[in-house]
Amino acid sequence: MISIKISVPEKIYIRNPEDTILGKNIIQQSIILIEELGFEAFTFKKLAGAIESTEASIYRYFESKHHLLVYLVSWYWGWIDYQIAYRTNNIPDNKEKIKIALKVLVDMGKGEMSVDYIDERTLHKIVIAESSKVYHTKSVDTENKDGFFKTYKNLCHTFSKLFLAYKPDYTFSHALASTVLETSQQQIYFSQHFHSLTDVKLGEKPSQKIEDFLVHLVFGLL
Amino acid sequence: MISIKISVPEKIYIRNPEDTILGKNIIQQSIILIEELGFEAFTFKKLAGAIESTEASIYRYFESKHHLLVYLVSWYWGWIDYQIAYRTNNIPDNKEKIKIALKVLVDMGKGEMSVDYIDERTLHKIVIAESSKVYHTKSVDTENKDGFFKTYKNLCHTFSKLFLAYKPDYTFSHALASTVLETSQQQIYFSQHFHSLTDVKLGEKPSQKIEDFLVHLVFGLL
DNA sequence: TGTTTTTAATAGTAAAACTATTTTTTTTTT
DNA sequence: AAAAAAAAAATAGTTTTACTATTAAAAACA
Repeated sequence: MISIKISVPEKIYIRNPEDTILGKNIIQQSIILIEELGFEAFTFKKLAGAIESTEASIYRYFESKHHLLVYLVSWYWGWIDYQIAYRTNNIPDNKEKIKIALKVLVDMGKGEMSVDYIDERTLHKIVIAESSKVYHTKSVDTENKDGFFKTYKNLCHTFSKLFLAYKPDYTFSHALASTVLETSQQQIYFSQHFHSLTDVKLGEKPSQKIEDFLVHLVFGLL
Repeated sequence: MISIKISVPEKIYIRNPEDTILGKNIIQQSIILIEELGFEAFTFKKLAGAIESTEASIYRYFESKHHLLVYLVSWYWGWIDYQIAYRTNNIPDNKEKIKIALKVLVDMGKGEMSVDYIDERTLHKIVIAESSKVYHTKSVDTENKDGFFKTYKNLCHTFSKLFLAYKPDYTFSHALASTVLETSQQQIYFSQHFHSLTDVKLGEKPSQKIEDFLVHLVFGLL
């Protein structure tokens, strides 16, 4: 059995949750609870109740629930980046590589689970619904300096490189990469809540339509 | 002197802040305070202090600070929609119309103020930094039914129509419209906080580069 | 002018966010 | 294996935020 370890920037946590059973419980249950309650209604007290521990114990791992969310989302982007590297490996065609990468973004909600105590499907839902809160704070710049958004920026760089490999002289590779990342989440969210803001027709499979739009977006511009 | 009134969906507020001096004070000062403190640190208590009133009085206008943010952002989208209608009026060329609309999105942070008690420039900053929080909640669907996001959806529809006027058989007009709206905000935010996620070079004017990217995005796809 | 209605302030409560301190458990040393 | 040291987790708080029931003041109306 192989065990994949996604590394998350150190300053995000006080104590690495991967190192202890309690830590892993915190991660596992927080994913379930945040998805269930939404980030605003989620509290360390409720989480403590769910894992039969205490609020104060959770605070020894994460400074605040915001830091915990940053951890989860960072882990997710690291995971996506790894998935793209894995699935595009040995594919010679650059266009095909990009298509695979886009598919990973949209389809993560369906994949089989791979890391024992992390439910990637539920985590995907959290990312769709809550991830923008990770960097929309007054402390962005400090947190950015501390490397809080490193895995997201890495993933953006991965896309940027894929675009440049396909079309070396493209001038907007970074802007397109970040746009693709954000648009993929956003269109999934919109298809679930604001039907009129997407072009997913009744009866159509949203994920397929969104993938089509992303392909159209990327290859229409490159 | 002309007075423009942007109408905001009724269910957002308990009492229309436009109707009283206290209400207008709430709006005016909340814009300043939210921009200054960020939405998380902003409280009705602090706002009450700033306008020399009380928390309870503010609660007679808005059910929660979330509702107040929804009000501000809704007003902003209504205002942008009006600005686009105004500035594209009598322009015969459809391509030119779209370009004007995109310019409005990016340049709102610079315009002169027009509504006495609302500072549009500061409000623009709030929209860039906080607007995604408006619909990323567990209550999206209920609030959507109550019309909370009407002005945003209207604006999206405005763009969609502009795209279809330019290219009647385009299949992704709604998805492109929502993508353009979100991307414009997102790229402004990224240019301010995550330089590496955009292609704004050192010394370049961010707003011009972002406008260029949006034009490239729209006309590369249409 | 007196009555009704609206508006705002007082004075709270409940829950969330966070922390100092103690207790328990684990690890290390002898 | 027992004692000492270190680390982890629980107890029991405090402070702040979000929100509300009730009262007082002001405005509108008959």
